[in-house]
Amino acid sequence: MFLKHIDLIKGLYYSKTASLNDLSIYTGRSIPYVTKGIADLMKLDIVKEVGIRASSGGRKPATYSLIADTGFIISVAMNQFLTRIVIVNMNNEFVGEVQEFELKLGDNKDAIHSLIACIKAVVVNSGLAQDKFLAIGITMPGFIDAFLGNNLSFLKVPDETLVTYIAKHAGLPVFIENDSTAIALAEQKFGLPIARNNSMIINLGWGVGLGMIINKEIFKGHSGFAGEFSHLPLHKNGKLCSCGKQGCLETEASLLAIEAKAAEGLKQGQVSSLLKYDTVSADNIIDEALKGDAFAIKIIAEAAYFIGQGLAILLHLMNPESIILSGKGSVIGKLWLSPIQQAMNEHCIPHLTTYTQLAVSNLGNNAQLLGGVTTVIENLYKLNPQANISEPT
Amino acid sequence: MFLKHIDLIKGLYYSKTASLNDLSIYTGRSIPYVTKGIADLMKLDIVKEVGIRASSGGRKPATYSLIADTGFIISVAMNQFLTRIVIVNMNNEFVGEVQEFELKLGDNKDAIHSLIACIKAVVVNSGLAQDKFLAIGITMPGFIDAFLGNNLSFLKVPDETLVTYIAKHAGLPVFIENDSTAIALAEQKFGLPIARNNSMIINLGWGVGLGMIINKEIFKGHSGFAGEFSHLPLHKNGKLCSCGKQGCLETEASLLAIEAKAAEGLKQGQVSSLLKYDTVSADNIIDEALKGDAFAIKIIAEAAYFIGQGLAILLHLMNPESIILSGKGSVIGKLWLSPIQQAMNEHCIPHLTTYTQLAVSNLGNNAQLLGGVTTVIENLYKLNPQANISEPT
DNA sequence: AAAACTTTTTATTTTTTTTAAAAAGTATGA
DNA sequence: TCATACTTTTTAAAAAAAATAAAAAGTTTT
Repeated sequence: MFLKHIDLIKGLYYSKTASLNDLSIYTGRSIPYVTKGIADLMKLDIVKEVGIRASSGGRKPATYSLIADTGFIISVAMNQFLTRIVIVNMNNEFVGEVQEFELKLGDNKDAIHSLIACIKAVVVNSGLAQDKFLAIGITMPGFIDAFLGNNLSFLKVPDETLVTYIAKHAGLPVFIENDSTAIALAEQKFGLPIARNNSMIINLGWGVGLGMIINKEIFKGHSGFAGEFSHLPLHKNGKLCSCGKQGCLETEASLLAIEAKAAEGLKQGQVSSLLKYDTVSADNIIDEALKGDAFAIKIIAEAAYFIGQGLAILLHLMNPESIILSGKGSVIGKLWLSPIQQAMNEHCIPHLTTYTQLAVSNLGNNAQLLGGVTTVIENLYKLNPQANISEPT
Repeated sequence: MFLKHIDLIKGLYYSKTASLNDLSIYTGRSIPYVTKGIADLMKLDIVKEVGIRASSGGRKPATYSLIADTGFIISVAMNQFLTRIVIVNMNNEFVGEVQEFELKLGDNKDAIHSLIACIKAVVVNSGLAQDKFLAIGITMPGFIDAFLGNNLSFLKVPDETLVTYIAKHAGLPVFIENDSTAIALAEQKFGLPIARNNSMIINLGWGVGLGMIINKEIFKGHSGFAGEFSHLPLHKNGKLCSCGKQGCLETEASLLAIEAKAAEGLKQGQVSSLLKYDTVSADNIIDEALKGDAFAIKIIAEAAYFIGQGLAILLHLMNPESIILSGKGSVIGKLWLSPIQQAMNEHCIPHLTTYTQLAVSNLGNNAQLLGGVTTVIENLYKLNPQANISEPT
């Protein structure tokens, strides 16, 4: 019964506050239908009226919101080295601080148990009753089968799916999604308006991920592998990539490639404030670049130029409304922006670039966490089979 | 009233013969709704019952078809040098022969009037009454604004759109579409089943066109320029392309590039049956390659390899169900197939190629003509504003 | 050859949308 | 300033479409 009229709940969640008319447009259903649905949800104390909104002429509409503490979602954003967890309420507000846990994904047999322990700790420390939590949304790198709930690259468990395993131990429903896909979802729902319809979302991180929004929907391809931007065969540098091929974009443009280039440059006697570190990490390079170190800026710009070259190809094929730079690397967005734009201009048919906007995300480092929440919201209809739902087609 | 229940007419047109159940699935509407609609159309003598179909167990369904001579569509397929026109009935059968007219598109002020004269001649020679024709579907190269009905590259007319101009002179409604997009439409509706949902349709011709089918729909991008496969910046050969950039795929892989390479090779003393021609045309090369000439086969294979390299990129990004080789060049499909497959295997992450089928179209040289018909069928709802229609969303 | 199972068609009920009307505002101008 | 014209939102009544149930017409199994 909590899950009656999922589409209305989704609409309210993403817009925070909406009128009956807004919801009718969002859901594509008639005003009377929406009116009845909201009345039901108000009786159930899931939705409340929050006041009257200004109008451009005409009767002022009543507006509605979800009641914040009806339910909570746990979002778990993992990368190769760090796992971040936060609790989010029904108004999409973080409840308490984002908790960070060092957790190595690769080559770590204990990763799955560490992860479960982290989640349990967050639940217990929150002081909230277990039945107040709706579900857990986990976002992480790797080839992910979101439908079955498995990650083909990391956190393998025997005899059952990753999702059922974690759900069993945490006592809550679990949904997983690829990190780049999750970031694209977050950008679509909470990011810039130009990211809503046809947008390419770049996840600048240890690799270069891509999430595609085509005709207002995430596009994953026929078998779920679309958006392999990182492994576009663009270079003839002979460098071996983790995928087994040579010359992938990743070998020149990822944070890993940047680390390698920095080490090489310093060995060859480059003057740089990076010399003060024993071993140079990507975070060091980012820090020093932000402080203005010329060498750090130069190698970041180089990588950005290669990303721009890849984006030129994307532009020719997809003609998107926008390209959004998001993910971990978006914090240095301004450093990437101009070399990327430069490369795009050089390698594109002129009028293509004029129709596509290149922008840095406004979600900062929270995109992946918001993507985990979005993953749960999008799967809400799976939580209660008796719910009054129209499954997505 | 002829145009009542457009969606049912479309379903019958594309499937030729269908049961009520088939149509219910095709239109996404309920059986009672479809039942009533078909009854209406039968009263109007647009649809007839054509018999009972076998069943795998259970009552045998009645099947229905459009009545072939209720209406006719004129399909006009243009390329740079040749215009082909055919009349098609409501059972998607060609009425009479395909008529060919030499008509240069580029640098020809008189092209528009020649085109209108050709269309008029076909109408008159058919002996059919003018009011039996539904519309004209014109497919041609260039940047086409199908919504406004203009071609930004060819056949410009002052003060009005191309579509209204031709419609005025021919006395029939006109719809235009880009040739590669039209071919993609034809492959989706009449081609191999694997081309229906997520497919990349390559138009091998004077350029290398691409039509994308994503989630069962033609995808044209945010401003209609998606699918610029021909101008992917993949080569560092310094060759200037018609688009103004250097190193586009087209400079190595189009029929024009093949012509140039053949001339160059012959000048350098290559032994080949091509030597018997004064000037070597693409058609000559295709002919001799089909007859087994080693040199002709070699330069075609070279171009094919470059196309395969481009397709590898497409595969990484789109992960389609299939790639279909169509258009003029598909008649030598088998010659392209293996070098293209080879290049794809070399440049793709292994498991990507295993999920995508590469195939040659089964529509031969008719794809573009069928695409013109499809363009009309898809725009049928625009013909009669009073019709009982639900416009596509 | 009857029973069990499928698939299609018809009839009935329920749901949802469409249309129309009413309510609640804003802007305008005599 | 206050009636008039115009908007937008909300409520009510009518019409359309879908979902459900039942019947009809077959096929397959035992």
